Amino acid sequence: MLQLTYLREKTEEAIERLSKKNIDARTLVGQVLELDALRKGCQAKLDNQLSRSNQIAKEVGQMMKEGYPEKATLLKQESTQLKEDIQGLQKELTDIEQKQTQLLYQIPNAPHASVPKGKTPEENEVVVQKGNIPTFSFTALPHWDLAKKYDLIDFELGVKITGAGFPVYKGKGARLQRALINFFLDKATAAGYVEHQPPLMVNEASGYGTGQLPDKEGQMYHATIDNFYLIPTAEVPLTNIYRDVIIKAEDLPIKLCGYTPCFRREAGSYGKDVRGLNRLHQFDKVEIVQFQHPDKSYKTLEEMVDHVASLLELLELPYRKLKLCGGDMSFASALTYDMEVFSAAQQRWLEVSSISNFETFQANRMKARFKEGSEKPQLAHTLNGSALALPRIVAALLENNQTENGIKIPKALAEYAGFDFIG
RNA sequence: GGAGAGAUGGGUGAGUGGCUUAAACCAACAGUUUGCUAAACUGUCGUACUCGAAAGGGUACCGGGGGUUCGAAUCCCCCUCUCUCCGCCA
Repeated sequence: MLQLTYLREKTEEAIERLSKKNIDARTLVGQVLELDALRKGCQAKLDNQLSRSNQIAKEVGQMMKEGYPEKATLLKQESTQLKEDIQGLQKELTDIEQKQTQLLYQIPNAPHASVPKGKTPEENEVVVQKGNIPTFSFTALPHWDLAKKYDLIDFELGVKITGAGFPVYKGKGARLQRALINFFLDKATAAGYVEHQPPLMVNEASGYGTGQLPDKEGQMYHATIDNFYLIPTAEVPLTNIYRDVIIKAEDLPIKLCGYTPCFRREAGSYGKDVRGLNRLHQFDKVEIVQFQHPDKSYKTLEEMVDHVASLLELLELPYRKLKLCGGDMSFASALTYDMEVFSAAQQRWLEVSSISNFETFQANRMKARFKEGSEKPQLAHTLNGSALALPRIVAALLENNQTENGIKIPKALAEYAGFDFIG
């Protein structure tokens, strides 16, 4: 959530920035600030009463010791009276705070100044496009046909065991998955990200920390008996490592990476986009996460994007880099780049990575802070990105590199896979 | 799953109703001393909200929530988590 001090001190700027997400935040922000004024007044009153109450308690102790029990009785009466006021004020205060938090939860992150205006994905800005889009002298097959033809992925078997969206990878298909995971992790590690294997289930507090809860509860699988959620991305457990932590400024940036399966219910998204590997309930992903000083976070975002681009180039996939417009950005993001690869048989661009700077939006919920020397702790900026999500990469690799009698594996990946051709 | 013990500041750990403004030690930071290092000594050493130009105040926080009391780290209730032993098990 946005910082209260920011809304208080730069109200107009905040409203202006939020307008890029096509929302009129004026009323909401106004209500928050109104409640803030109420809160202050209420707290001041309460603090005074508590102060008096503490004072009485001390005096009573003094009198008992010195042997004036009848004076003490008078004070006790005053204190008992005070207590009623205090309880009332306390209730009032928590009410105000709850209302305020509820409102703050409804306000999305304010887009960065460079975010293009727009409402639909069509209005995203194509920053660069690289690589050659392959053409074929034969009829190119979509990846689900290729997967079947070369016995790499069995979608129907997944349906039998679990349900739609849970494919079974077999033989060279499974090996390819393992190769990609190792390839991505090695590259991330070489770029300075420390590899982690986090839990695949998280508790409620972690869900709130990165913002999946309360809004996107329906998107996560929920193990109700223990109240754990299956992670929709490694971002959740990795970022929450620094929940309630004050980082030493000299330790910034903190760079983390991790491979995990990701679980998404994808409730309500059915249609032609979901064919094959395009949209799954379980998929593999390597995620990169950084905690950075606010002054450096946008430079860091570019570095992360460049890292992802370098992976796509090594995989020899045609890709483009998009800067998302305000309307297509996620609730929590201040600036997002999407990376898309072209899948030659489907003739579509597929999103394989989303890299975002959340500024202090997540850090504020999580209380992820850093401290320089003896200065006051301040909220860190958090960033994360996929580097990369596997299924659509596999789809593009299969489709783009197909020949009439097999699939070529790019050199960088062949080293990991142990084969350079699937026939 | 059964039985028991616990949860205190960055760490160890004292504290069974008011001398607690949470001791002491360690770590960290600054300084003194020193040819340098070490040691010693002195000082600083939590977070949030709030009042104040500042100096400096006020309030809350001892796992979380509730209760008893004029007053709770301390007593009572509930919850969560951790540890030990037993059982089960990859």
